[in-house]
Amino acid sequence: MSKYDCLRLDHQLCFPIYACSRGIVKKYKPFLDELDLTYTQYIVMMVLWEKQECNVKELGNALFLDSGTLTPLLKKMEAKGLVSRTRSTTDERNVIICITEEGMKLRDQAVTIPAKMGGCVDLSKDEAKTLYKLLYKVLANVEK
Amino acid sequence: MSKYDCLRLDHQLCFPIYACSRGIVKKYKPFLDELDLTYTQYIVMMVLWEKQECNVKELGNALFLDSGTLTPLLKKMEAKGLVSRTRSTTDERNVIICITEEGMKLRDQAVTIPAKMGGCVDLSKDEAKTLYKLLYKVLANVEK
DNA sequence: TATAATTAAATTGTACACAACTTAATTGCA
DNA sequence: TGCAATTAAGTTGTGTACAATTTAATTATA
Repeated sequence: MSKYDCLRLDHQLCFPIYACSRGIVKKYKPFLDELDLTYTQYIVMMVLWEKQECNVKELGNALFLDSGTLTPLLKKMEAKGLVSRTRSTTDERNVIICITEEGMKLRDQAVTIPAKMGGCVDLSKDEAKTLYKLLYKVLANVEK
Repeated sequence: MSKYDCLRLDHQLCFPIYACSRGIVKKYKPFLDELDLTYTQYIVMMVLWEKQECNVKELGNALFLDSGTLTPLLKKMEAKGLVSRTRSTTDERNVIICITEEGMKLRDQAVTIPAKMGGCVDLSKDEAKTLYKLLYKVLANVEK
């Protein structure tokens, strides 16, 4: 029992979150490689598969990412033919990201990924639900 | 209810882990800025405050990081006077990272950080313990 | 005991993240 | 209405991450 115990790695909550995050993203890699997507590109696609279009700001709000990350990412995705980027005519500050047909097609390939990943993470339904709730609680506290 | 529901962002476990990780690291920033440490440098220091010295491989095992990340990081920390880097004489493949007196001194400043961060994350003792256990369970599954 | 296999770091190249700043468009208010 | 404040993207610079490869040292074995 030392006054430095609070600085032990195994007394942190942040460290396993950080390590899990990287570990899980690494597990996604082989599955996402088949779609030629990175993890960040994949979560952008998730938003667009649902909404078909939204501006950079909305995308950033959904993913907790800013334009410094999204702008270069979206340019790459545009180059790959997954999305289009168009200035809004009603408010020229906004850039509207629109999923292409090509991008929409990827959805059918992606649909098998969550089950494969579920196998990697390997928690019971109850454990997954508990973890989910706690993470969103932390996220709410941290993002406010 | 669509067959694409599994691709919704709010049906993922990975996304809140990823978002939490980035959100928490961002919360650390003002505290770590006072010590002139990044988050990754901070967790390296955590290992060294405990062990005083270890090689790059051991550090990587503890933090789930490889030499591609650690080598440049450790060179920066050496330049700041926090650690020394020495080839082992018994096995010249190993580089031994040793915390300096300067680095050891930082521990007294760092000791207040965990409590401050606890306030940000703001979970009950039970919630924190549950979250901790589930994260290490996921981590074990993901890293094997 | 030479050499093949393994191991530990380092290097190279790519892809985020994000702070801080810039630019251009829109809003709000004196 | 005109200008200050705000807002949305984009840009710049720094710092991780990590895959893939290279280099050098050690170990194992034919």
